[in-house]
Amino acid sequence: MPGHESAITRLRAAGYRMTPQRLSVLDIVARRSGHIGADEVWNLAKAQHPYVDLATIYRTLQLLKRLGVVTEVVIGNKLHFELADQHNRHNHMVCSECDAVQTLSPDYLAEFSRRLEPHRGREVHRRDHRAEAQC
Amino acid sequence: MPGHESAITRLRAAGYRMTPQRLSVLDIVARRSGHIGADEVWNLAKAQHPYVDLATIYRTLQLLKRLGVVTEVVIGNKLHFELADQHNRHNHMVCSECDAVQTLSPDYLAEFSRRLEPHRGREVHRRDHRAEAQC
DNA sequence: TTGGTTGCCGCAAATCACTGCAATAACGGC
DNA sequence: GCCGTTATTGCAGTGATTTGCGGCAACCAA
Repeated sequence: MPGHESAITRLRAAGYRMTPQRLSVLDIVARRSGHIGADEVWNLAKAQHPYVDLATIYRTLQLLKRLGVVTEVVIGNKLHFELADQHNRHNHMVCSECDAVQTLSPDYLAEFSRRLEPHRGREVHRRDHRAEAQC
Repeated sequence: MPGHESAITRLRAAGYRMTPQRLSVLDIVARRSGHIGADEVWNLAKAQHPYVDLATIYRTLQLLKRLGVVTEVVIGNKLHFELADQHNRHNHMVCSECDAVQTLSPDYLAEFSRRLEPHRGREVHRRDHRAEAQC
């Protein structure tokens, strides 16, 4: 429930309209403590608003991502989303076989990284550091 | 052309069979100095071998990725691949609007990272550090 | 409150990546 | 060089996500 107001304000400030569909998606993602898949958001949204289209869910999630309200997490070949929380930043570790997800605190990640140096190329077969920016 | 032999050796050593389709894909990716999309690999492969299926291209690229022969690069919502070159490691910067790609040397990335600290949340709106491992 | 503008939604279709299955062909053994 | 085993291919889907478009409705101004 908390966090809605600021997100709604941000949307309107950016010139976007507030619609029941968007409120639903925002509410669903905010209530969920962890990440949630687009399909699951859709199912929950339909309970509140029977004729929501899946495309609307995707568009809304992308919009919320652009506005920095939610964060996108790639799990296997599916997109998941969670409320962007500046006070509780973390990373995810995803199993490349079964897509199991583990949440990592930033501290843990640093420690993890140090410990894995000797094992490079063994269990850990990929580490990525990506930076994205607008031209 | 270089790099083929070692890759072929690696494939056979791992118990995989060498087929004309796989040779084509390997050859195409190796000849290309930068990254190349799956669809483009397919078009070039068809020129050499008219009845290659796109599914084969995808499977071969995934296989080569698993074996560490090629590297996967996500550009926009498409996958690109390039020859994995241990001697020339680099990262990519992708424009989130137009998908333009810029290659970054590791040194440049470190420098870039330092310089951008003050601008967090401005032009740069996402930085990711991912670690993937098997359970 | 009402009317006009324009952004948003639902629908349908496209795109990209992946998978199951039966037919085919690569490769080691003879 | 031929044969049998079995990995690999082509084909025909399926799943996830995105996009084009026409109608609808949120919102601002009066």
